[in-house]
Amino acid sequence: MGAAAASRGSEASGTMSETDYKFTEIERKWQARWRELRLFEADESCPKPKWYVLCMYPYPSGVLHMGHVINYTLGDVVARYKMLRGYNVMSPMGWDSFGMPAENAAIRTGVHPHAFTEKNIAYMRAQMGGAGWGYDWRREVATSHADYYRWTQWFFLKFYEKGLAVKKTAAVNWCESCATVLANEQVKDGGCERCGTRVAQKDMSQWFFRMSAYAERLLAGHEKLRGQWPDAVLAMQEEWIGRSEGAIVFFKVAETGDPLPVFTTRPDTLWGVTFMSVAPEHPILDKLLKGSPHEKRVMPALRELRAVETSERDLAAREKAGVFTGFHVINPVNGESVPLWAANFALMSYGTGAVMSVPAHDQRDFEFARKYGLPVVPVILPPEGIDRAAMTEAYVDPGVMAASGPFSGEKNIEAMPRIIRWLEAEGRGKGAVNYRLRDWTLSRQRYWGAPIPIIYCDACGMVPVPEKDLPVVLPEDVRFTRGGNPLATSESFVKAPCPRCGRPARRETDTMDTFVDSSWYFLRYCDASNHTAPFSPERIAHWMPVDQYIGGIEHATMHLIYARFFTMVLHDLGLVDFEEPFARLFCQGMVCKTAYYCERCKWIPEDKVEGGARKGDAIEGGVCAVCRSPVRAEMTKISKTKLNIVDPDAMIAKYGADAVRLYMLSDAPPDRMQVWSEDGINGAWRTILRLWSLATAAIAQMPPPGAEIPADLDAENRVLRRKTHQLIESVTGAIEGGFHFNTAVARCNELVNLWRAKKDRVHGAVLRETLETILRILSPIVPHFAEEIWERLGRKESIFAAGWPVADRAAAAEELVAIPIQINGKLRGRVMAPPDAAAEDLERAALADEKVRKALEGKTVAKLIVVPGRLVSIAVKG
RNA sequence: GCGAGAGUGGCGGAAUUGGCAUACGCGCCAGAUUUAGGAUCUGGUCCCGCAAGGGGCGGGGGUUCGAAUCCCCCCUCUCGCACCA
Repeated sequence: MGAAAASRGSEASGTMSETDYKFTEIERKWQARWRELRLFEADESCPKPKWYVLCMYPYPSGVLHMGHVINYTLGDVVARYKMLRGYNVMSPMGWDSFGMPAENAAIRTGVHPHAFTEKNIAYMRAQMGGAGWGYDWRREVATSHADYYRWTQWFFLKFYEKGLAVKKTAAVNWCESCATVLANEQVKDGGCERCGTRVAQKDMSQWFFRMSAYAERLLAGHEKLRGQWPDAVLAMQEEWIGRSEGAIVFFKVAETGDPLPVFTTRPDTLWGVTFMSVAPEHPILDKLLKGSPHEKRVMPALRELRAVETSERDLAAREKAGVFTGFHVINPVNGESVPLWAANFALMSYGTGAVMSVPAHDQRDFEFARKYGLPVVPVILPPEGIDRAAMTEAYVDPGVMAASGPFSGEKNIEAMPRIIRWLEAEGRGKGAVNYRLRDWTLSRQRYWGAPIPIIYCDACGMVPVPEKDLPVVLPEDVRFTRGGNPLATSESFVKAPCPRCGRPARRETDTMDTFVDSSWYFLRYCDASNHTAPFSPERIAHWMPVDQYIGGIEHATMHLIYARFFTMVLHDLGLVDFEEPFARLFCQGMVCKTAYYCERCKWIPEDKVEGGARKGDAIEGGVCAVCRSPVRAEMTKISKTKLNIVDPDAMIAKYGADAVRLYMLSDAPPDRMQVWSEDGINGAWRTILRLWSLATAAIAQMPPPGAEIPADLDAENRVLRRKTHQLIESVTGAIEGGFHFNTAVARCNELVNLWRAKKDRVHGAVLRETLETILRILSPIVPHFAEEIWERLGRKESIFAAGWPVADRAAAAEELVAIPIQINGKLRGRVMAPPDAAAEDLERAALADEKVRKALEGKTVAKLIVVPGRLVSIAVKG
């Protein structure tokens, strides 16, 4: 906890009266105690089954935000819950400490990224302790430390040896503001994932990991993950991988004979091809046009098409545009010659960069054909046929093939596989599977990342740095200025002897994408201080895979795909014996809060809203304090730009870590959006206070720990016991089935309410059992609070050594249940009966009920259903 | 456009998976207590109605003795992908 926060905390508790719960003191006490007890230090020697709980590690930005709070609170609660369930829990924490903010700060302030990062790490580590999150800090990693990135570089060399790290020239995404290239996965809505700057396409020579080679396996791995990962994440990855089946068909340029293969998912429409479209960047265009009579006419139009970046193409409402090249292609299925166009809707990055255009059966092609007056030839016909002149859109449904050579008259869907076999037999094409997934661009033109361990020698070419020379350490003699990679300014770094011939050579100055660092950090945690290898196989075998991974869904197609790919490669390298690193994944919801939008001043903080009426947690109909314009309230994700941030330290100082934790988990299931409200956290705080005074007042009337519960309890005490044991049953299910801690808290509240209503008449031993059960169930959520009362109850060991309560089935069994009686679906009465009462007895009792008799007067019973132990349902007529 | 998820009081949300709709909490109302506070305690709080009673889970239809839950159609919101050949 920060110094400022701590002082505010003691101030807050200082205002409470003597009997009040002094959370600052108590929370510090238990945080220190857990350290002494080494509660979170997990060792391989422990005989209990292992449970690896992992939260996505943070970038050390300098201060925790509410996104971290929900993520790490959930992780800590799960870790403590599993501990109570008897597992040897490993819950590590570390730092994704390479990356641009540190470098940008260096450019701005002159502070070296290393110093900046270390300071942030120290501060955030302390904040985490103050929040009550327990980690095995012996396993801490920071990806910017040479003893970590040394192995990141080592893995790069392994990938390089296997031909999976390659340097190639390709059109890559360039972010001007970040002055670096970005991977496909890091482009969102045509902009940079980090800063939002519009991304440009640039041809550059870059390092890639050949992730596309793993497309099929990444997809196949989903079978193992189904049910264990959120469906939404698997769906997003499936879309991202974008598998499609079809064929490659061997078209040729009519005039020159140049091959121009196309990928299509609709080989059944080959006979309807009326033109071909290629991407404006397609290399064949320059080859064909150079020196041709069409060059003068086509090149300017082509330049115009190329000038529009892919991203803008996406956004520009997609007006189809293109230019006829003057050339033609031969359709191999029927030898027809059709015109070759360059079109803006054809993407160089997908398939072969060429599209066979079938306007009758593809909406895009249809629009393009209509715009440029190209012919439309239907070859797949519905039963009623197609009136070519009346067509207003492409016909994309199944039908019967027409004018399609040997396949005329056949149903297109059924014919598809035979068409592909025919293409192969005739040498006119072949079956093919195409993926949208591209190779992972991992070069970054920035300083603060792991240097790519490659040296360029004029004599020997590209030479990998030998393993014994790792790590390639980031130099200190760099100038942090805008424009250009600071790493290139370091002479001591760039100049290096060629490892092969010893002559002067140049080092690669690109560093690796930070997603490379995060693709194996979960492995390093298993053996964090290993100096001779990234990890030992024994440690990995002990801890991996991660049993429960917890993080934000925004990484569905970034970190979570990269880490899976990376692990598969390590598997193929023989370094690990599993392919999927994360057995279970849970994605917590975003933390949202009301934000205010002024038409003139844009987003404004709540204290700049004047007038209006408080409606729940929002101010409706207020005006802006600055410009008097009306202000709109909106529930939205907590962010700096929307000025609705909440400072976790301030909340911990004001209400205590336990209240923050309780609030985060008691309001909604954790995978849903979490609404932050000051009233809500205050409610959580009061819940703690209420239980505190109830519990501390009751301690005096309790027998010592382990006291026997008398056999001859009266009805009231039996009820309290019954509810206690029913609580255990229902809560365990709610947690196991999706971390529904909110219902666990609700059930505990119910029991507390029941206890309070009976408190003067409850036997001391029953009271102890009830309170200890509640404490053990709540202890993962409010650990400091639970420990403190547990201790005051005379318990010597930590509550986390006490184990999860076990329900006593006999005590939980109901003696009498209220059986509802429905008449035509409406509740008409109840009868009390033992839970195992026979159907006939229930029927008799129901019909004898006075309200039921009244409702049945003058009517005929058509049907009578008795579900023993549940209800009686009567259908009547008349 | 495609894909995924969601829609229940003033609000966050429960509902043993087809069986008493609105648990628990917030807020609100009334009262108690109190050298006044974001404290505590008691009671009330889905809607209409004085009542008996009736109506209610985004809308409409269906299956069923019985539907928030299953099926069909529609509407709204959120997220992801988006000219993918």
